[in-house]
Amino acid sequence: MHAFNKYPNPSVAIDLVVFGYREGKLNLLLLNRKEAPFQHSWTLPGAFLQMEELFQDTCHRILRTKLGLERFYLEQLYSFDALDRDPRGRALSVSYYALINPASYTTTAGAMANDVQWFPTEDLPPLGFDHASIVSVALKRLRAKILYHPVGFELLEEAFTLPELHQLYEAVLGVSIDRRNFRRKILESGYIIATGQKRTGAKNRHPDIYQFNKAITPHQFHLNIS
Amino acid sequence: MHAFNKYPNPSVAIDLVVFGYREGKLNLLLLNRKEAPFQHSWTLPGAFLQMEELFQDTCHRILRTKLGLERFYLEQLYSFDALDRDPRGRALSVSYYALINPASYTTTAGAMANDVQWFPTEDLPPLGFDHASIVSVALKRLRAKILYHPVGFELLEEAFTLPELHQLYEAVLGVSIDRRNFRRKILESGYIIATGQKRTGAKNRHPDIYQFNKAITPHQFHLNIS
DNA sequence: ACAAAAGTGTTCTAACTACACCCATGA
DNA sequence: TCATGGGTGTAGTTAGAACACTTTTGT
Repeated sequence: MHAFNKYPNPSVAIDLVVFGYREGKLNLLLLNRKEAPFQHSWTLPGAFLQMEELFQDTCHRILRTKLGLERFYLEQLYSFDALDRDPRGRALSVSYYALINPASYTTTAGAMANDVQWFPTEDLPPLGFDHASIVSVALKRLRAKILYHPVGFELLEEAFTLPELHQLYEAVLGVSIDRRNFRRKILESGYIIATGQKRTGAKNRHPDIYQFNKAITPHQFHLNIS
Repeated sequence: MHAFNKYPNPSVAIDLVVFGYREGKLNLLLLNRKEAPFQHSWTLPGAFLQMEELFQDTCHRILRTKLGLERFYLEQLYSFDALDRDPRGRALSVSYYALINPASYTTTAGAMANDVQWFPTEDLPPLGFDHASIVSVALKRLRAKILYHPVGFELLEEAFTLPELHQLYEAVLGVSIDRRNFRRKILESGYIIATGQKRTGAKNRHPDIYQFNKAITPHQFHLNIS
């Protein structure tokens, strides 16, 4: 038995589709590349997998460097293998997607580097590499996932109102959802609990504030969209 | 811009979870290793990704070599990255799962090599590497997938009866499903069409023979299991 | 005629859909 | 008091769950 790493192997990039919810829209975090290839183009933040690094370690390294972010929802998306996806040579991409709340870090230390920027998903610039297709897979996955698993909360602050969650779902799915049916469905799932407080400040009725119910045993719920 | 493949990179294995339906049970194709590591242990069939090879090419290479199989349903499963998953050194695994009909090839040329064997999924031997966890992910994926997409047909012959399909679903999902509701649901989906012929030979009523409806536009159907 | 498995229909129940009014707040 | 958006309930419809008898075939 001998080590086999002397044989040439493809490089392995980890690329991150970072979703954030801002101003009522689903946004994507993009990086403006300083070096070739695709210099001055927008791309997904990414890095090469180091020899003794786990995928998730690389993800954390990327987001810590670019955003000072330590905690976020992270899930493996897909692995891409086109031969020409990187002009420098054969490079696979193991892509992940992350859900973060932009508001929770912009004020903290290690804030966003000036080469990264949020873009609404419906108005993205041309992307370098094969990143447009990675984004396309990620959007499809997120839209499928949010119907069955409580991931929407990851995009909001810890305390949120039902109208906020409702608007988030409409923005992510790109459809309108009946307020009353949405409310009933979400509340019946047990995934959120009322805090008894209300969000004040608006000049109209103050909505109730809810929190994600961390104590709940994971289960699927069905949010059927007609 | 320069090639970066001079830096050391992890090896990339492609591992295949090959499902086949035999004797009323969901089976898995396993390979008995001739060399270390895990000599004489059962493992998933796999190979190292070559420098200019697509994932799917590697999958086809593996199944052509081991089974003489050319056509099969194939879908990427997940990528595994544990540092110690291969004792020879850092090796990622990009795993795929395949659905095949065992009956369609055993009689053909290039038949099954003598180091591969079918095992019922509920009675698997200990597996080398981290392959037990790959299998676990694959089973979960198949069970989720079969409820919404017409992949069950990939495991059967081109012509099949509804009782056969019914039994397949019960075997894959490990639950019993009401015959009448199952039949109605499948027929309403439009995914199968009656050929007008009947499967003869049994000493009881001869069931109708159906085929997968290739002309149908892809859509999801819901097979709800209580 | 009998045993064995295939084919078929209906009732009950639960879930989803559609929809309109009242309430709280700040200006 | 008015404008704005938040909170609530119900009737109608659809889909799923549960369930039993008749039909075909070979022996």
